Amino acid sequence: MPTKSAAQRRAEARVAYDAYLATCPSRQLLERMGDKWTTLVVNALADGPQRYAELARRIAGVSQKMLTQTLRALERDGMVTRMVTAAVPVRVDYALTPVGRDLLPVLAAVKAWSERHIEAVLDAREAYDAAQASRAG
Amino acid sequence: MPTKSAAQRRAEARVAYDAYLATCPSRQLLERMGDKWTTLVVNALADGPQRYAELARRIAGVSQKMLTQTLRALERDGMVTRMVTAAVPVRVDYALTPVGRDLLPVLAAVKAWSERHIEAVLDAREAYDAAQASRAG
DNA sequence: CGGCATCCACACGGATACTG
DNA sequence: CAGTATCCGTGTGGATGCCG
Repeated sequence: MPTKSAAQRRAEARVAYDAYLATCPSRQLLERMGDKWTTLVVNALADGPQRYAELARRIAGVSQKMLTQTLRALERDGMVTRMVTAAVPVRVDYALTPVGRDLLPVLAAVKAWSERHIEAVLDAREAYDAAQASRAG
Repeated sequence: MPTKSAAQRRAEARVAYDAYLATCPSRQLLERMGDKWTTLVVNALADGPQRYAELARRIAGVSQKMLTQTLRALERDGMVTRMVTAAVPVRVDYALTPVGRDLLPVLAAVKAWSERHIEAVLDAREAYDAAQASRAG
């Protein structure tokens, strides 16, 4: 077998690309921002430190599982601090680190884009769907 | 039944929040950027119009299904144009629209953050994992 | 109060085969 | 070349119940 199959070549390319993506800094942040709750949590914490229950209330749709999971991930990456106050009942406060706070301008950029183009996007979407419908009809 | 159950209240809150998220412009963009391939495709198209096969090659890890799906979504939102040239074989070129091109500064912001903080993130991650390990051991 | 463990449904996304 | 159609494994994430 002197030559590799197309499938083999593709598989190898994918592995190499995965490795590239795994080490790409931008990718790592994108991966975090990608999940549903990260940006919501960071935004909620922008106003200052907050307790677990406060966050749960402000991000009304989140389940405890996802909120905890998101906070843990952010903590692990050094974007959020977790401060436990021993008491009965326990009190846990979360806050952005300087690194985490630096994420706010990025979110601001996203927000700016959205507000500038949302109307065009909505129009485009409508036009696209209309074209699809007429093709189907 | 004068009062609602906790589960009911939570469910209603979730519905309301979902509705809020559905109409929030930032959220809509975040949703797009969230999926694995959107940003890669936009980045690839930053250099100018490109054919389907070129994109598939540059974004080596992507499957046709995902590439097509991503391009369709971007096209629907008016961020990418799709130009078919009737020939044998067919030729299809994709390009960023002005709206899509406006996404590049946002990606640049992400990139800037990543390059500035990746080291701190990696360190934090290592420290966090070490702490976890010592707790388990 | 602030979790963790478990179960489970569903959507995401990869592999493969086929088409205009 | 540029897709579409299908099958199917896996991860994501919600619901629930228990615990320090």
